[in-house]
Amino acid sequence: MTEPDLFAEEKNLFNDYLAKHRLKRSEQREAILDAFLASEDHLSVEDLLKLAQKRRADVGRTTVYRTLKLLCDAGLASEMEVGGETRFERDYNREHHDHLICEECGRIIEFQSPQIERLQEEVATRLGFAITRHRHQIFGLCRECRERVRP
Amino acid sequence: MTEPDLFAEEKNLFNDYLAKHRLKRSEQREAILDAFLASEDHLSVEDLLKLAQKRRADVGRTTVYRTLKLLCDAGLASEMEVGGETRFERDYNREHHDHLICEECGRIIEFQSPQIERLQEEVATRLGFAITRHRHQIFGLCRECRERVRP
DNA sequence: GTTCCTGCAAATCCTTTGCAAGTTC
DNA sequence: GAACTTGCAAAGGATTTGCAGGAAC
Repeated sequence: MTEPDLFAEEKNLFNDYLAKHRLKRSEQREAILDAFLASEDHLSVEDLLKLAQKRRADVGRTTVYRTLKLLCDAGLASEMEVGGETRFERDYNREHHDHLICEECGRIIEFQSPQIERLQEEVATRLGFAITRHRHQIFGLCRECRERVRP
Repeated sequence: MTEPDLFAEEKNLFNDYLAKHRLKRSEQREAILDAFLASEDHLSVEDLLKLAQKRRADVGRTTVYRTLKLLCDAGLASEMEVGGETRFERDYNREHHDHLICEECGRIIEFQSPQIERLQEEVATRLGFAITRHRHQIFGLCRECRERVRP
């Protein structure tokens, strides 16, 4: 279950973060980070809890919540909210993107559109608004679900 | 506190909705609808509860929740989620729009951009995705807050 | 009179916090 | 050994649900 150090960079970043804030390393934090990095998904706390527990059975939900907060702070994770619950995705060395969300299967597809980003800026400027972040989610049916429903 | 029938159309629509679903009219529902229609804001349940109670002191929170569900269903209201709580705005005879949200004062500004809408469609089409709805929220500082912070 | 509404209190869901025991440095 | 972590259980906020009494049709 231990990855060859594909994620050495991220792990170092986290250790640096801990050191800088006089926080301590722990087996639980390591298990959670490993599980998080190994997944390509947009994970809920519950998802990540289960994944981390495969690595170390005694990881608790509270620690997952707390560790995710650290990961976000350290720039390794970012959170998004979908259907009333928070999900987390990797955010280190990743470009900004937004999401298409399938209402049938729950799949989350990422997209990028520099043009939309630019138009957003224009809208904001016109209204005297200074953007700090945004959230753009498109809901609907993904290709697979469309074909399944109406083949 | 009773409006001249500025909102006769909406009220009729709601009464028709109730009739069609064999539901009953009530003073509470009327007070909630009146309060809702008279406001131009993006109201939280708590906001609307207070406004409705000015019209009829015995309106309860539960009834506000339940009535808002009916209003959404009837096409009179639409909901949006901001900072973990749901807010409601009027949705009858209103054009689609998205929101700029000031992180300083909480103000919500509406915007429309047919160009962004079109680009969204293009993105979705390219990925085989059929859009049913979307949510586009831009966070930052509104003009007033910018000037106040750094005049 | 039947069916629907109402408010309350209890329950639910996701998340945070207090705390005593265990770890890390 | 001082400072930080942990998991549990309790608390928190927003929303929903069960229910007995009250209103509408």
